[in-house]
Amino acid sequence: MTLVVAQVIVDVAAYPVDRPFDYLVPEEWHALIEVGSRVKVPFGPRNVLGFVVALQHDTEVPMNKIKPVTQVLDIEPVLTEEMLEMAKWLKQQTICYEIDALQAMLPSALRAKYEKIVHLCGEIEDVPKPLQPFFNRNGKADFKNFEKAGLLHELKAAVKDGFVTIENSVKQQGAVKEIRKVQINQDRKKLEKIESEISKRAQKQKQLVQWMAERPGQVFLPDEVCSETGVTMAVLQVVIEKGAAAFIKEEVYRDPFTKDIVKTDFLKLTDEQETALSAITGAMDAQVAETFLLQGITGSGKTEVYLQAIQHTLQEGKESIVLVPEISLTPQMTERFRSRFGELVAVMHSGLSVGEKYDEWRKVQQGKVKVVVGARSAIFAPFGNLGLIILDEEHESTYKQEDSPRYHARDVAIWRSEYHKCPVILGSATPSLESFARAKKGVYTLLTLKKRAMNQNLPTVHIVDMREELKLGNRSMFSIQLADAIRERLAKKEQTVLFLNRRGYSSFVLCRDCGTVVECPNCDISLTYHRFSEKLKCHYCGHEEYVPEVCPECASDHIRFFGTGTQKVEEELHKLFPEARVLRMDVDTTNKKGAHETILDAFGRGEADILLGTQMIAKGLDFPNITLVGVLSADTSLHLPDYRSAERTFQLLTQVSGRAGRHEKAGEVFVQTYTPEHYAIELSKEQLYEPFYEREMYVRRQANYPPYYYLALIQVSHEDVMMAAEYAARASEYLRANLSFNVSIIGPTTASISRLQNRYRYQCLIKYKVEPKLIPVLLQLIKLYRSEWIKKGIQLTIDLDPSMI
DNA sequence: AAGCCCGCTGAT
DNA sequence: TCAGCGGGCTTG
Repeated sequence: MTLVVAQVIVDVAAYPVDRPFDYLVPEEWHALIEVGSRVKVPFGPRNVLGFVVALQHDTEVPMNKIKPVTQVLDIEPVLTEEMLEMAKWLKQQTICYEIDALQAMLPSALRAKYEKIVHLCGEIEDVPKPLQPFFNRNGKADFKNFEKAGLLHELKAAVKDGFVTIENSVKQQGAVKEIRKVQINQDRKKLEKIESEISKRAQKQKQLVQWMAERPGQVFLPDEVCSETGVTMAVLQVVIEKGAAAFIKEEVYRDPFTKDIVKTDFLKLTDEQETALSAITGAMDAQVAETFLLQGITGSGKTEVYLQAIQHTLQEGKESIVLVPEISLTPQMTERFRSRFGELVAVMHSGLSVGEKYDEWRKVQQGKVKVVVGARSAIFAPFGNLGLIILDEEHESTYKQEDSPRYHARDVAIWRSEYHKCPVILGSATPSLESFARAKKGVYTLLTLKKRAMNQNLPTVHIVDMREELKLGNRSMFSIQLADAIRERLAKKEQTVLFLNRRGYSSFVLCRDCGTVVECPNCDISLTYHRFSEKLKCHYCGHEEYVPEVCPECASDHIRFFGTGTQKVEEELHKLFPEARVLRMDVDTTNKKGAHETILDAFGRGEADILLGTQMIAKGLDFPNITLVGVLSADTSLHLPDYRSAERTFQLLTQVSGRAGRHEKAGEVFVQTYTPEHYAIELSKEQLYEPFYEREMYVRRQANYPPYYYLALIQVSHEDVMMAAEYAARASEYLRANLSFNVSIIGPTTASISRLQNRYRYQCLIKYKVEPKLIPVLLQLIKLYRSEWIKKGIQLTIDLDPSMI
């Protein structure tokens, strides 16, 4: 008998167990188990899920210590060799647990749920009275119920006395969806025999079996059978019992698409597009891992280049991944891929249910699709023969995951491209400074599209100085110019998009007498006012409360909400243009699944004159009748305490302006601002990316920020301010002592959100150019202080290349 | 992470 | 003397 030993990474995220453990594979599983399989294994006193990362025929572990695998959960392994390698790289790159890296690559349906079940050993009468009502007929009870009832002591005693046992079990989520169908018996003679045995009184049954006899072996939905033959389910049931047919289960994919596919044809490329495409296909044919930065002004037809590049990979029999910032926000974009490649496309985004996500993932795994369009995590799509990876709107911050594993989709894309020897396209009208700098250095290949594809002119952008408006006595949110322009569109039956730049600036409640702003009791953040529910909400921890009637500090009743929410703008719009039909798109109106799509579709059909919204309308919106775009407050994202605020503002304004006049009709844009002279605003007027780049690079160089320097952020949190401050100082001290002298270490300082979920937060920022010691030193720091931190309740997180600081 | 063992404390 | 608890250790 051969010995088979599986090395397993267990589903426990903790430092001491962040390594493979050996398990024996019982003979019955020898044929089934593979590298990449999920397994159920005993781990200490528990049962946990694990991933097989290696199989071997020997082990260093003494035979009295090694335990067998309890179960193999998959017929096909869920992880590929590539994923296992990628996980090791991610672990090293982002300092995370290997298990976190592995889980990030799989749909959540494949993650385990754990439950504790209490089993009766003997008779229910043996168990102490108070525990008895919790057990069901099978002698089982849910551990949680005892916890809730405060009976843990009694339960523990019962375990000790041997009346009950506690089992830790791994529960899989209901993943594969099946439907019930009716399969008619293949044997015609049998059917005729059944028919002859049916009594004359059972007319319906006879009728049904006759119908079946004409269709031996065929499969129908139960409803189809009933409606075709005019019988009820009860009759069908009886006939099935007699053996004329059988219920079978068929695996189905949930269909997240509501619309039918309308096939579209390839568009003729411009010379610029043609040049870009041939560079990309050249890399594909030569099988080299080249990263292209495709910089094209808004409306220059980047998407068509993507589509034709994908067509090329399909012809070569290879697969493509397309990443978009947040796909549920851009149904138009996904529609373009689906309409070009039809059933070959899977879509993965956060708006899908757990089951739907799993189904899309399985289509990829089983090779049923060749193209994946999805948000950040789709970069892990389990393709085995990748030919192309595309990141659209490459500069977007949503490509960086904010919790462990803190990876950037761009880095994973480049890693996979090297693994598969295929090109990556980073596309944007306004590339991140990092990417553009790399393109200039020759690390990436720069491809530019300078002309709009349909030869339209760029929209005319007017910068409106709101200080002047104030001087003229206009205190409304709409400048005279913008209001006139809206009036004009209403008259011409053209559409307007109004954009409220609300980042870092939402409605809050303020007391006019003492100036108190109502804050979250758990976090140092002012609460956001939601008019619809009349509640104040903390969007960091989810705390909710009703709007106080009097000020909690001074008891004055002059307490009002402040700030410019979309609802307030909507009200003002109604006052100014009572006849205008307004659609509002913000957090409140898009809570429901598919709401984005519904609103955008309605606007596309011309059911409204004005679309009003926040950042979420900036992307992908492409309708021919939009000829006016208004940015109500360009500055709000400019004054955030973030070194990227100018870059973000420039990107946002360029992006939004690009929504106007994409088709035959010319577009016009009004940008309202209190700082018209700021370079981010001035240069966005004509989409002057390169001058902006030069200017912003100068600022970054002065302040030692990326792309000149890399950043690493260490955050320390504790319930007690002093503890948090003290340990942040200790961590900073350690880093200063151990990193090279040319690395600058800033801090400890309070984090930008100084208290979150009742924990005080301090941070330390590391700026470095080249520092090979960084990761080893950080690992050393963790290793040295880990146990002390755990004891004291300190939490420490490390974010290499943080997106927000 | 979480259960378990072992040693310490304190009341019997 | 032993229950009750907390820290440290182990998990294959």
